[in-house]
Amino acid sequence: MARTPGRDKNGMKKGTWTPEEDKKLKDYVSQYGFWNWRKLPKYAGLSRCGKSCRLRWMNYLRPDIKRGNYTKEEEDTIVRLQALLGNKWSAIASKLPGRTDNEVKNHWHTNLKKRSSQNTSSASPQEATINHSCDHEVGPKNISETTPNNILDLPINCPMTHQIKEGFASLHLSSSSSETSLSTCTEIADFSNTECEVSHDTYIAESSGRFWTEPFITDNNIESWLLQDEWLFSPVFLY
DNA sequence: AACAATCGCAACCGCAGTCCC
DNA sequence: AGGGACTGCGGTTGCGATTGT
Repeated sequence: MARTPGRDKNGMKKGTWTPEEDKKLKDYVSQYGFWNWRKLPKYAGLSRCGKSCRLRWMNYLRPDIKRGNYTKEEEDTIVRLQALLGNKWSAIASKLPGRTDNEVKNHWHTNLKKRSSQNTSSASPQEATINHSCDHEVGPKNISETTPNNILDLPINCPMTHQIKEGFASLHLSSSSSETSLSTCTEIADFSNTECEVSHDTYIAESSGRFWTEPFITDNNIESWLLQDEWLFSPVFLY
């Protein structure tokens, strides 16, 4: 389970954290917050690198971490989002309050991956297509090649259509920082004909990398809808 | 009971993105 | 503009615990 303690080339301690170290880190962060992970260990009296401190805090010491068994709902959410997003563990974890990306990733590899692959093998051709497309690519490189055409054909007057399109555009943008991709994406996700009016600036802002790290979409109804089976297996995904 | 194989998960590593000077 | 510092992410590893033989 744990790693044997050791020292790296800078003399920083490695391996399993002791209860004393945990207490030091927890006490320090509780009192001062994490203003600079690199400098924090020095002030907290820890002989650890900042990266190790950050990881320990994020994955273990944070007060809002939920530990213990996963519920059926949580597991279903992971499976669905993994099929939808690929191995974007932090994005998936952000949809599971109290769960960390590391924990989600571990749970996937140890439990859900097998289940998912079994489902894939017994799934309908359409479902298999979805899983297959996600197994081999973390994120599409070119939206024009991989964006499901049908998603752009969502009903214009659907209140969610615009934000769903934005979500897709953002997803693709976040996997590429080139201006070419931005222009391509903006071009494809052209909402000028929609009834849901939004300024270009708003669109650009929403298209930043924040999409997957901040609450999915501000409207909770949309988020819950996206997490429903109907969304994953609706016609817009069956391409 | 003893050993081997497998599992579960904390922690590490390297890379990419962002920020700041 | 570009280069260094810092942060965050995803893949991988190491090792104790558990299960099987």
